[in-house]
Amino acid sequence: MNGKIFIIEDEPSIIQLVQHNLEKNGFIVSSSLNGNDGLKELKKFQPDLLLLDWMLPDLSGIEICKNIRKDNSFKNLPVIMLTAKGEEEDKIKGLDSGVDDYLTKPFSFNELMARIKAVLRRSNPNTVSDNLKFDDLMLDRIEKRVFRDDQEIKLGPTEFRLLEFFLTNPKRVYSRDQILESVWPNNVNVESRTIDVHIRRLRQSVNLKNKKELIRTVRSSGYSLI
Amino acid sequence: MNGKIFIIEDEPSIIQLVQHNLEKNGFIVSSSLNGNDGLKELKKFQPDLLLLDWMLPDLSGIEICKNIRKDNSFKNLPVIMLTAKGEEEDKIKGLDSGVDDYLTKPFSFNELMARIKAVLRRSNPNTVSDNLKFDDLMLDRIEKRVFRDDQEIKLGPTEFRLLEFFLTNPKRVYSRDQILESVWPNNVNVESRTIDVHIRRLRQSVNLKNKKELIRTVRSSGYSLI
DNA sequence: TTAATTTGTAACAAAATTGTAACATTTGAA
DNA sequence: TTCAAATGTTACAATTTTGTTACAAATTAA
Repeated sequence: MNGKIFIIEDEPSIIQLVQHNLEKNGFIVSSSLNGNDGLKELKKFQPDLLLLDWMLPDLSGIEICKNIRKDNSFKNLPVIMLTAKGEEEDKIKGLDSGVDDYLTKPFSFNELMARIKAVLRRSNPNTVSDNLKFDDLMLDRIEKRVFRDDQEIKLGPTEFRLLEFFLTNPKRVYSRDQILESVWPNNVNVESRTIDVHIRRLRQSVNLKNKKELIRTVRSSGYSLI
Repeated sequence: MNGKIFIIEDEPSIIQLVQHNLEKNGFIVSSSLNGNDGLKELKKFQPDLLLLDWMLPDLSGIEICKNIRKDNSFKNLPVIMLTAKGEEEDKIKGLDSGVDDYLTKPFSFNELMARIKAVLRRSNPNTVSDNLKFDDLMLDRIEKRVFRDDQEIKLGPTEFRLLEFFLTNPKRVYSRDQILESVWPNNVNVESRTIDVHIRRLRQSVNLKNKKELIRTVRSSGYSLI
């Protein structure tokens, strides 16, 4: 069993217990003690599954869940909700907000483990498109779409391939020759300056207002994401 | 998915939730809040499947189940029993009374749906037509019909196969080659441009007025639903 | 059989993409 | 600071890709 699991839960003892046991089972685990932190951390951590407490000090689990579903890159993130006993009638709301499964506290770790496995198995490999992500950028290779923070960015074919190429190794600086070899079809001959123009086009599309520059020019070396 | 489902369950919130979601998935649903009413309604409704609560105000789920099995017309009616947590050890008794599957509350709707499909498929493979849905579009593979928001759309054979193919993985972008391989009979040789023409024909049929475009062109890559 | 429908292709129209040149601006070394 | 090299920017024509239509051949229904 492998995969990354994120926990949002305000009870430290539960976090400790669950995290420890999950890690013993080969998962990579991270966690937050409240909703707002959780939502931020989530993006950095890019988990394969989320364990979400129902009652949190700031946001409710429901609110978090709805929030998550709005985010394109987490549209398919499986969520298991942890509810305390007696909150059961609220379940209706929970199901509509897109929770995949429930677990009522107190629960045994085996029980949790079984649910996690089931949910991960269920999260259909077909629907999980392999996305490339970097910062607030997301490129969906299956659907051929690019988003920056949920806002779709329309790219031409070459711009798309160019961005896709950079995203396979973000931060790495590529020379114009390397870019040509990888992004252009073999045995085409284009001026290396052509890349500059395409970089400009990509920049124009990707650099939405209020967003920081994503493509760095490294003088005399090439370009990279940053 | 179609079929008639009857629910006997004394908790109105659960009925509401389940009924609403099942109907959204194309089932016809009726319900009763107690065992005696349920048994009567059942005969009128003639369901294809019964969701049965374990603990009811008058009769227990077990008793109802045994009762049903005596009736010749319901001898093979599939039953899924809903049990509350903690009644688990009683399951053994349940199995003897002819229940087809169990679900422990609380359960997610996805879980319920999966069980329903499984049980229906097992008991009556013919009545379970597996429909493909996307947005307001519905394609019935059994009856070979297509609807958009209840309005039937007449398609030619190739258009039908084409749409069917797209619906197995909506949003995913397929190249013309992939489309050719999957939609056309093997070893036929048709120009790849032929697809464009069929796409146009499909678009013309599927894009009713006041409806948004359903087929996306991804330049230099192919087509997808959107 | 005849009539209707479906299908593939060619031909042209429309739209989007691409490469390059030409000029502007920035950068960093001397 | 000065200047040459590197990069940014723009406009545009050529090319590629897709949309659309018409039509004849093939298939199916009546």
